[in-house]
Amino acid sequence: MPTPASQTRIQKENTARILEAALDVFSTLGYRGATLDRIARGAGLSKPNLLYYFPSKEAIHASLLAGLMTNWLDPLRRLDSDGDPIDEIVAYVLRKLEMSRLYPRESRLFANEILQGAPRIMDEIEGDLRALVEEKSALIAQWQAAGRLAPIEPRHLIFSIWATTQHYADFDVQVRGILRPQGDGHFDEAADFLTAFYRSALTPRG
Amino acid sequence: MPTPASQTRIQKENTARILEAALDVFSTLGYRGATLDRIARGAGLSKPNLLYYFPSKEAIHASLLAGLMTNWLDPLRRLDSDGDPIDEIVAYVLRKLEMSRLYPRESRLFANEILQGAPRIMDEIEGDLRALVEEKSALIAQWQAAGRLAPIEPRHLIFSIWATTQHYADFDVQVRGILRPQGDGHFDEAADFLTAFYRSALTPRG
DNA sequence: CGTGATCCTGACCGGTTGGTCAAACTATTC
DNA sequence: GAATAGTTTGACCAACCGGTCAGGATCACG
Repeated sequence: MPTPASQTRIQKENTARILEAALDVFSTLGYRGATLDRIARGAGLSKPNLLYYFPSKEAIHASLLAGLMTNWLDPLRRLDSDGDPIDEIVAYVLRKLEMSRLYPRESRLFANEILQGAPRIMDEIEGDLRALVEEKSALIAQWQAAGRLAPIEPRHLIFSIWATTQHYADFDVQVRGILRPQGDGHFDEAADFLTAFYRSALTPRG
Repeated sequence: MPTPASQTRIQKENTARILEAALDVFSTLGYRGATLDRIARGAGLSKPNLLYYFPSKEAIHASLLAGLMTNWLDPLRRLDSDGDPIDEIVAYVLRKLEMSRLYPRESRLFANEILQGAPRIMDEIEGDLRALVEEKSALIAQWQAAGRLAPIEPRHLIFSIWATTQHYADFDVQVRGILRPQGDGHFDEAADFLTAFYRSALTPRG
């Protein structure tokens, strides 16, 4: 892969199509379940042609994960110390839920990776992610010390937000199977539920 | 596989060792990532010998999933209409968390299966599981109608309980990576957090 | 002890997988 | 319209996969 600056038109098109197809395949079959043939077919290319743009299966996977981490942390990064604590956290929850609705494949790719021990992203988890969680946990603790938020362990609160929102992407099949015969309306339901739920849990008691 | 009654000593030992090793491998590598060689090595058997006890890879996997579903639903099944609503739900949360602590591999096996579209357990999901959720949701709605529980969509409440508790098994690596350098103490922390969290969210406001 | 049932193994097989390569084809540039 | 750089392909390969099989080792029991 040449540097972005020197990419030709065809290179831009084809790498994009490959990554798109690879996201489909990796997110539903997992790393080992995915095959180059399937990705190539999905991208409308031959297998050798695919390997002209990426040196290996591993490289495609790594490229997807690298592009993922930045966007994934963004909703938490936007938690604003100047806003109302409960509104801020509820807004964060809804941003995260929206990510599950719009980018379920990315969520599943991430889940697959963590499930298998996060061999390829452990560094990011123990680096950027950990630092961001530490920073925002301190902010939440600050809000709690001021009595503006129920005193609940901040890091586990963040875990619960990840869990509840990503659940609608990662366990989509199960959710649909149980909520059947509804359509996609369950994301709106989930938004209402999570708003009420977190608002109720976080509001301090007199 | 003979029926349990006619199983010899060696059959009992070896099928148990195979299922134990298979659980390890399937839960961390997924169905396609798992290989018979790895399972056989983990069980201390040769590959042909493994296939003497199970007719195929598929059969081992199916056997694991079949044994799983029964236990998996048990904590919810024990939700008691006679108890105090909030105590009952919190107790359910803690039972589920305990499952994540004691049986993380089973949780990951299940998660892997759902992530990949639940091709082999869709029937159970749309059958037993769906029926049980429907039954318990009705109970929760009843409690809410009596004003003993905050009015929060029951089925999504159940989803949130699954999500938050299973998170500590399925995303264990991530949780540890962020909470480092703690040991296993995070399960006790999680129990405290979830108790306070659900108690706060579910208690009706005056 | 013997004998039949159970258990185990090395060698093997067809299919699939990630990846290579030389050669042919196409786009861009002067 | 060459010459060059960039793109695509069919044929191929070694490694690995799930699974088979004939025969040998071991066990349980009369």
